[in-house]
Amino acid sequence: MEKEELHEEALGKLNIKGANVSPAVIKRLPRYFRYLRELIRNGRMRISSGELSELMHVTASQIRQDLNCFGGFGQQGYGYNVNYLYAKVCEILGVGEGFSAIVIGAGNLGRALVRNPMFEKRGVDIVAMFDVSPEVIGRTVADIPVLAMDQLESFCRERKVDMAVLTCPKENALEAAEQLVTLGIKGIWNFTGKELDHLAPHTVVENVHIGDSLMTLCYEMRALEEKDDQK
Amino acid sequence: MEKEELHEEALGKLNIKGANVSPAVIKRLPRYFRYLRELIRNGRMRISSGELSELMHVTASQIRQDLNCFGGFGQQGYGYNVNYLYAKVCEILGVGEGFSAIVIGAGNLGRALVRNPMFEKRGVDIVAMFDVSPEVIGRTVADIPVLAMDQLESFCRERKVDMAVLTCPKENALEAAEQLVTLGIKGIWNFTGKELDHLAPHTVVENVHIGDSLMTLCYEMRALEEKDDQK
DNA sequence: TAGATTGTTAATCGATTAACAATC
DNA sequence: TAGATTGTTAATCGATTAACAATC
Repeated sequence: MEKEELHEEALGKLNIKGANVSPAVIKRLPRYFRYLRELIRNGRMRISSGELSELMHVTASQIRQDLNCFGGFGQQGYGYNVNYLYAKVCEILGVGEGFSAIVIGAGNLGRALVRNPMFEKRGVDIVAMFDVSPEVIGRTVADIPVLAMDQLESFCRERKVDMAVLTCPKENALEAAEQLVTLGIKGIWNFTGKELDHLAPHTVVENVHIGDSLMTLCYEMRALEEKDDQK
Repeated sequence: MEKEELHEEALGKLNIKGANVSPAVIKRLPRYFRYLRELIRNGRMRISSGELSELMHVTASQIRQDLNCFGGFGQQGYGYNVNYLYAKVCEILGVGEGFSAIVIGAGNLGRALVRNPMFEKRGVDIVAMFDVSPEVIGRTVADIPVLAMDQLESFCRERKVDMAVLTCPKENALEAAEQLVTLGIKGIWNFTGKELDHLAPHTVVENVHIGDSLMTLCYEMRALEEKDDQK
């Protein structure tokens, strides 16, 4: 089939290697992932940048520009094949790379994260949790065993662990992170608030400051109030 | 004191009203809040934009530019008074406005959020949780009572509730949000993944897609891998 | 006063949008 | 073929950085 050929060809184009993709584009990719997943769930087979732009409230130009950073996934006069585009976006984002993860800290946040379907949906496999508290060590959370921090080293040496989700107290974050880097972990999802960037050249750190989002909301609420008061 | 006078004067300048503050600046404000809080904890009294820029890994120019959106909080030749600047940033961000909040959904996420010191630190007071499950209704989480969704309306009519934290299943998000808007809630912190923006002109929505951050990390991990493989 | 550092304007850089030729 | 829609270049817009005069 003609279509298949086009897709076969485009497959080679996937251009992340030297890719000079701007941070702004990268930040938008997960959003494409979500919308495309939804379109598939609704049985949608094809979509144009114009239609998708209405759905996502962005310009069609931006969508075409963004996707073209990674290769020509569409077809003139036709638009985009939803399944194919979704597959491509998954590929770009590393869904299905089979990343494995451990969670450091089995407190409220750690336990809530482990129970969240988010990891499964994105192909990240949580294999263990670690904590120092005897109260939780030996228990399981959503079928994930909670091990002692002492066991971290031997565990990581025996199994391939790609990622660590850091939810321990801020005070212990640096020590834990340094150990993780030594053990060859490639990515740290950092919820501790401790600055860990530039820790090591071969470890990526993604910081989550959930409170920042709460503050942005408070700011907007204030701004709205003030706007309303004025009138 | 001379210093006090300056500050008194500057107080009037706080310029959020008509303020045309760009989204980029607003997104950075919580970060200033965090660093200033830390500086105060360390007993720091004054700081220059140059020093702060080293600490935060941004340019001094950006710091001065950002802060000047809201007024002149510094002093030539001296820098910024840490306590005063912190107070100003708090004021801008609505910390200490005394916002009250309810949490819709007492699942894993809702319970983890309620137990997080984040709300207290930012002056947001959680007054109740709501759920439909008889298993949790009547219980308390971190001293916050879990009420039935049936009670939402009467509760909001009796008490001032400014904000709702939406952690219920995606399917119930729209209905809940519409009810909240009707009850006069001014801000929705939306964890459901359901699009709720443009719901109402007098309600602000802040969306949290925690999974997007996970995907960004996966992307960066892949990108790093590929870079390393190349060499 | 001299030195330091802000507030602010101007220059640069990057990201978004518009436009259109290429092509399915 | 004609219509539709992409890929891509050029124009616009916004955000960041540099520079410096104002001033503490």
